[in-house]
Amino acid sequence: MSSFVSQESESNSRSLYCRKEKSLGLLCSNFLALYNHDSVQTIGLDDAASKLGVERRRIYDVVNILESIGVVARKGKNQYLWKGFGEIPKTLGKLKALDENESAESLYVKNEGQYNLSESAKRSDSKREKSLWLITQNFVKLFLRSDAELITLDSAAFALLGDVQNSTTVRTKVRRLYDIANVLSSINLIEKTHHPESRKPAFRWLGWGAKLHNGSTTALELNESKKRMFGTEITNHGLKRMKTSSSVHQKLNQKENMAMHIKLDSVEYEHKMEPQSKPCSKGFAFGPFTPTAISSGNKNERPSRDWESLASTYKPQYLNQALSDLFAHYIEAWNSWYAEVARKEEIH
DNA sequence: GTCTCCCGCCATATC
DNA sequence: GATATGGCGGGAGAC
Repeated sequence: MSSFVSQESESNSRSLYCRKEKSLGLLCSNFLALYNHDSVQTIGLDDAASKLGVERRRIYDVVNILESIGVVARKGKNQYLWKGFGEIPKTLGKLKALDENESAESLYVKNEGQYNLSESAKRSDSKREKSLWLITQNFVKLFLRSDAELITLDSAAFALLGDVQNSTTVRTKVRRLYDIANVLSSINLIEKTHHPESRKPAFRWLGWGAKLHNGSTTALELNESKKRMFGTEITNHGLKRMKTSSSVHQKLNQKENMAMHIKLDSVEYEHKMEPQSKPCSKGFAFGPFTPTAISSGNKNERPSRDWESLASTYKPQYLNQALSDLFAHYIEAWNSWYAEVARKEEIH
């Protein structure tokens, strides 16, 4: 015990904080890996926070965004219902229908401008207008309504803000859009790319059930199958940005990185198995946090079987029981999926 | 430099 | 009054 503490403090002064390990998109992936099961009905926020090793505040961000597309629904204090990915097409359909039937940008804008609401109602209304939930829905509506293939976050911010456009407000809105885009990217509803002319970062709508540009599928298929189960890294709890991480933490990340590579490799494998509907996109990234080692095409192909042996010989020894359980789950899912692929290979 | 977006403060809502 | 929720923007890592 004492050696662990000293090891940690010693390492704290050596290793570096890694921002990517704490991203909202990654947290979302882990959240989904944890709860995307038939057996899951309710989600406790405290449970999620402790199992994923993050603060409650971050869980609110993820859950609010997922709620806006129907994946979860608020049940009560601290409790959410798991609705599943099957809800996404329904929600998108509703959003589209709402859009077609009501040209208004948002009911809330209409309320503020035209109706005499109580001050309290106005405050509540204004707050809701700025909520991640509504911003996400409006962001999605931009894609559903627009013919534009690519949307930059700047343009989205301007579109969502309407007349109110001072630099601070735009900056704040863009910050929120980054958060939302990362979560939506992590479930492959959109993908990050660059505008061909301006080279500015932009997002492309992938939709639900569509093929990705690298030939793999969107999260619908990935999540409905066990392939999706391979989680990525667990974000760190209570680790200040300026603080360095512990050696234990470093080791943990190495191990979790492996799990992430297994997951990504499984996507790549699927890519080989299926005929491509579209040519590979050079700029494709598997979510916003693709490791550079992951190829966008067929280069650097790693035999998937290597991962099997790695996974089977690998003995994660997390100090955190929840992480240990989560990793064990990944391994189990991997084995199950690999057996499935092996069967397919035999048939061929 | 600029872009990206984590982090946690603190206002507000709810219990 | 306590606790839950989540908007917000500072500021630091990534590029």
